[in-house]
Amino acid sequence: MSGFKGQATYSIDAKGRIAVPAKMRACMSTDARETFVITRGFEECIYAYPLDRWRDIEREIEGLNPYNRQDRAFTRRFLRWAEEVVLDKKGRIAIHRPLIEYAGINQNALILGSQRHIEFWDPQKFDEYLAAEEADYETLATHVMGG
Amino acid sequence: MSGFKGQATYSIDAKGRIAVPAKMRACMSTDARETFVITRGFEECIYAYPLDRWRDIEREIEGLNPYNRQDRAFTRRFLRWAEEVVLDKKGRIAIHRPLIEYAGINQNALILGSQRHIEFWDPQKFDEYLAAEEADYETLATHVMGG
DNA sequence: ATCATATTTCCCACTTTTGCCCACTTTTTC
DNA sequence: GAAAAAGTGGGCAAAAGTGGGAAATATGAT
Repeated sequence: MSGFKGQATYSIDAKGRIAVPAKMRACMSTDARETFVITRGFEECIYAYPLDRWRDIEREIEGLNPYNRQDRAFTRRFLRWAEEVVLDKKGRIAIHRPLIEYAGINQNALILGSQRHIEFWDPQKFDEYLAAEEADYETLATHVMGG
Repeated sequence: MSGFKGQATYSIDAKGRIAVPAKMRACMSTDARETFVITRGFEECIYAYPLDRWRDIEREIEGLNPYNRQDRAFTRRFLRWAEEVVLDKKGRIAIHRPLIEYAGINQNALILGSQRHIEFWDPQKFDEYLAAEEADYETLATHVMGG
């Protein structure tokens, strides 16, 4: 089974439901195909992990020391936004308001396959992100290569 | 069965009752789903352990050295405030005044799933806690999770 | 001991949210 | 071009969350 890839632009309905593209669902192991864990991603988007992948991440969290202050802080920040969601019969997940608002999504979402997880973006925000990255790249290139 | 995660903001009523979010109740083993042990947590919040998790904690405490001053202090602090509470028919627990006052909660509580236990916070206090943590999330993530 | 006050416990009622199901349109596949 | 699958939207029942009343139990003062 290969990683997630490709993109799609789907609509989010009034109940916060959005379909997981069939081609991405096909990438998941059959026994973990029902459930995702969604959470805040880096750069103002939503990450969705298939349940088996999430278990790997959880195992890393379990390795932390609950009596260590920094470990506690990370655990709290990390788990706070995570939420299990089950696909409905049409292959959709329901995303709660706080996450949708975090990602700034309304009406439509850009869905990206990104190897081990799927990302949901506001299309405009993603464009801006790309533009910003591009600018950074040029600055970097000038600095490093320009002399 | 996976660990606790996610968050919710629920109200505490005049009787000190607060609901345990259904999604968190669903994470518990069916036979331990009735009873929690609540106690003071780190950073001025309330910890709630499902009964089976609490037994693990007890085993850890039994492993401490009663001739070590710090171990004694920890044991006293931990056990002093610990209390068994049973869920009512609507999935709520009643928290006693001293604990509620320790956490500074009134009206609303922020409920966090944190792997092996659930935490109850005063929402404002939690914000202040996050703000007070020196490192930002990305730094923390890199540091704790090893890049 | 008795009464008054305060908790606690066990109900029930109400509102909001969620979960489940069905119907329709569009796209893909053969 | 027909059939199947994918994507979209909405209705309805069940569950979750909130609040409060009355009986039972405890607490404390007279």
